[in-house]
Amino acid sequence: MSYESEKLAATLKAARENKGLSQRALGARAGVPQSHISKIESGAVNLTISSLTAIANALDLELALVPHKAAPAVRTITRSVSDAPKVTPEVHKEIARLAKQLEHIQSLKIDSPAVENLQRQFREIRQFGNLIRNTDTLRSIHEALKAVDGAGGVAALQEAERHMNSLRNTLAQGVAHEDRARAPRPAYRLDKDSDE
Amino acid sequence: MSYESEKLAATLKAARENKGLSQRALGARAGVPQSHISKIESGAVNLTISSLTAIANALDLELALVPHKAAPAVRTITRSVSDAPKVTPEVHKEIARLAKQLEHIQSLKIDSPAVENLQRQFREIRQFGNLIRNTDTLRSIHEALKAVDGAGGVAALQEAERHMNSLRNTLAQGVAHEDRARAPRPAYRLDKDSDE
DNA sequence: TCACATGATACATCAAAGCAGATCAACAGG
DNA sequence: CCTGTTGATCTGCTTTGATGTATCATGTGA
Repeated sequence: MSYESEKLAATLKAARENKGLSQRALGARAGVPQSHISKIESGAVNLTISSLTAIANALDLELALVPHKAAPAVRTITRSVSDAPKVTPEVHKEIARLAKQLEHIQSLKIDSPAVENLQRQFREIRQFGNLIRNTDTLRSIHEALKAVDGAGGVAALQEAERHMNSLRNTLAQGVAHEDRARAPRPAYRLDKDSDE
Repeated sequence: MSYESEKLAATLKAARENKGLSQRALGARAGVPQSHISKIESGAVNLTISSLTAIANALDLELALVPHKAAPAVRTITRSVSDAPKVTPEVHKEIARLAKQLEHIQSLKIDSPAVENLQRQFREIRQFGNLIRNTDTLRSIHEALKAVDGAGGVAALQEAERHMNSLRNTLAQGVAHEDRARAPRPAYRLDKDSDE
């Protein structure tokens, strides 16, 4: 509707896609029907803050009221945090395949903590999926997961876990690198005319 | 209702009182009935974004969705901007008297640009009312305004304007001082563990 | 004492948000 | 070709936000 809420809708949609979540997945997390999320993202509704915070939280976002004077600085910070390169379509596709495979594995009701671990690591990998450059590692993980389904059993499960863990660590290291490269070079000033 | 919205209500109320606005005054600015603002501040409703942005704008606040990761830094900035000393009750009272007197003068329909100027300057003074330490200057302005009502006429109007302008400049200088004292000494970092 | 502004509340009305469930076309994969 | 997932859209229904108006107790100033 208004300019503000259009920007809000765009922000939410971007954040969702950035996390590789479908509207249904987000809806499940936030406790909101998919149809509603669709309407929200198309700017067809004025949400209530309860809806907004629910969805925002599911997207690792936080609602804030910032003084007009501080708004530029806040924008700068937010941008610098979220200005990561986008997930490439290829990577996105591979991750989707992994998700499906994982879902399948979970449906097997294998009684092993490894299954949970896989899920958790997968979520973390997804978080930083934008750091992944080529899909080889993802493919090898996929192979490992398929082995679980076949003759592998629990042993293959742990093998897959190792693959996952390796990738996760690599990514985490990448993030740490980024932080080190960015943090010490300052900084954000309060001057009213620093931005916009 | 929820914790989040309670904090929101508190924020809005604090911001309003900080600006020395009554619920009715704020309502007029934001185009929202006083009764509704009361309900909002007591946390009895789940506002919609449109209401929230309307009120927030009237309070010089801006709605922002910040990544969880950046939230601490944002909080720090917001705090440092709005952590001005509170308006003392005495000053608040004097400002209220001035507001009333000004309203009265405006009702006289005197055809002079000085009236508008007074209004504008008064708004500015109110903005930085928290910088005012004693009420003497305010009282003298009040005297000048009463003179307008009495035998003074337009001449007294300009006299009042001079008083206003003087105070306004003093306050502006104070703000400039604050800026100079605060800005060059940096700064806000992005480290995740900088705060909270 | 009287007048006035404050914030809280009550009430009726209207519009719209929210939920639930279903359907649909488009697209990708097996 | 069949299947599953995606996002958009529709329907029905309930809840509730928002407005308008009015009242009330309280505190404060004239």
